[in-house]
Amino acid sequence: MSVRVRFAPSPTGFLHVGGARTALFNQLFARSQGGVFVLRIEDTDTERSTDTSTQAIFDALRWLGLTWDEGPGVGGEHGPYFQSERGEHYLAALRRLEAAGAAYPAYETPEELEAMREAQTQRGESPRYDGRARDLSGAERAAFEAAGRRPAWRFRLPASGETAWDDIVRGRIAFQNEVLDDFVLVRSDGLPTYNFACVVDDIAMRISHVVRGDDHISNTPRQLLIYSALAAAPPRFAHASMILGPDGKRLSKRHGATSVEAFGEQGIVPEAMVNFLALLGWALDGKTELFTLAELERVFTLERVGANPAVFDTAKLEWINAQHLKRLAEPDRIARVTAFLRARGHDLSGRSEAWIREFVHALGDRLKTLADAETVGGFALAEDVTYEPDAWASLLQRPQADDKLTALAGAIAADSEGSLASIEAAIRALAAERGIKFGDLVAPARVALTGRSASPGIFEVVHLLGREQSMARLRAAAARWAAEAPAAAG
RNA sequence: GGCGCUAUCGUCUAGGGGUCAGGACGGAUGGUUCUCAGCCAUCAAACCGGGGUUCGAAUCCCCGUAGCGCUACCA
Repeated sequence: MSVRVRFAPSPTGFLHVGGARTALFNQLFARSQGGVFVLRIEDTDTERSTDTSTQAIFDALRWLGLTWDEGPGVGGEHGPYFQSERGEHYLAALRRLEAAGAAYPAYETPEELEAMREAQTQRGESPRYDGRARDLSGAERAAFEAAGRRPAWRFRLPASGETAWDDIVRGRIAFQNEVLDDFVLVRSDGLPTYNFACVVDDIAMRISHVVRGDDHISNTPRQLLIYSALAAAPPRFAHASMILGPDGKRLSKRHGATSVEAFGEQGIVPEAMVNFLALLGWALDGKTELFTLAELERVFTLERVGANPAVFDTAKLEWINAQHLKRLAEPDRIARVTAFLRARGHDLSGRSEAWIREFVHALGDRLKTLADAETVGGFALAEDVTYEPDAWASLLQRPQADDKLTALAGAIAADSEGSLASIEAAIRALAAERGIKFGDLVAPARVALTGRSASPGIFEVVHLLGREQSMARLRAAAARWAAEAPAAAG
């Protein structure tokens, strides 16, 4: 049997990390099995579905590097891939169910249903549809129709028995049919509900495995019952666990960024996001941590997907991000950093290619995220230095800092070559000549030049800034030190 | 309330009737370097609780507890 899986988001918002992981697992499973990955948009909720969301989901999927074999934009034999365009399939399936006696029209209004549930709750019963419309006579139906009521179509649930399946990640799961009720298949406005549309489409699209979050476990028996009523063979199911926030609650906006695109804006690269997501609920051997998408597509198996919920750990994401950043080839790394900085509003147009290359090189392994390029490299991106209060305070503590800074400015002025090597030579020579420790000369210079007490190597800093800019910053800091230091000392 | 899922270091996890319960992130300490980052080394840190089965249970079974999910004419 050929493997066909699908990711079926509803376009009611941005692609959430949980959805992204579900999409990823589907693609990984499909590719590892030489199967087909289908994308289907479940937009049967016309109230909440928007084109903006649909577009955002496509964008997020593409950003992650995920590619579907069938679906919007690429077509396929089993389209259309928007549920809103598949109305006739649902109606046809409903007719079959009706003919088989497995579906019946129910005319209750939302208010009546609400009243029914309330009464049940009062009596201490669990709220569920009581089947009052199960056996309406033709006359009763006609009366409702005459009164202008449109029916919702409900599924006639088997009175007893159990519905079970062998879940790939959890083993056997069984539900007693009696805990279920006659759920709605098609709403009174003619649109199918999720459980119904999902099954009809999964059958039509020849889906062999349903890989999704465990919040769908309790939908599964209903869906299985529909498969059976439609005389269709059900797919295998694999329910991955939820992704939780650091507080153990289901991950939501309250936890900060949860849309995939927000992570991109924070400087996470898609390779890292994919890697991290894969590790949330799946492990190859408990040892290997770093994977590319291509590697994952080779080694992924559903059997190794874990059943326990996983907490989304930003620190680990950033570590993985740093690892991927380190592994990027230099031109790629440069492209990512510059693209990020431009998106953040930095104008790099006046910079030479060589300067940019050196800038990125100087950033080195200091980037956990691309956003760090802005903080670590900020000194070179703006015309003026901004002193961090703590850094400036520490500079004020240093004896004769103005003297050292002025001397350094002089040494840099005298270095006509201005290369990385000559800068190093000049600074080392000055330290030796003054009899001061190299570090004691560099520390104040670092603050004066970058405004911070941590920065890339000092020679790179000077070189990146250029002679004029370096001298200006050194002298300005010296002057300010001279003006403020005595007061600080007193 | 009902139903369901889950339970190994703070976090992601490996393992699974007899192990020093392994790795990674994060944390701490030391080394290297002009700072930071990186790199290297070292350390602390876990089998939810109670019963049972067994020579032996973290592992199998039962019960409990906790967390989460579902309980819509949302998906």
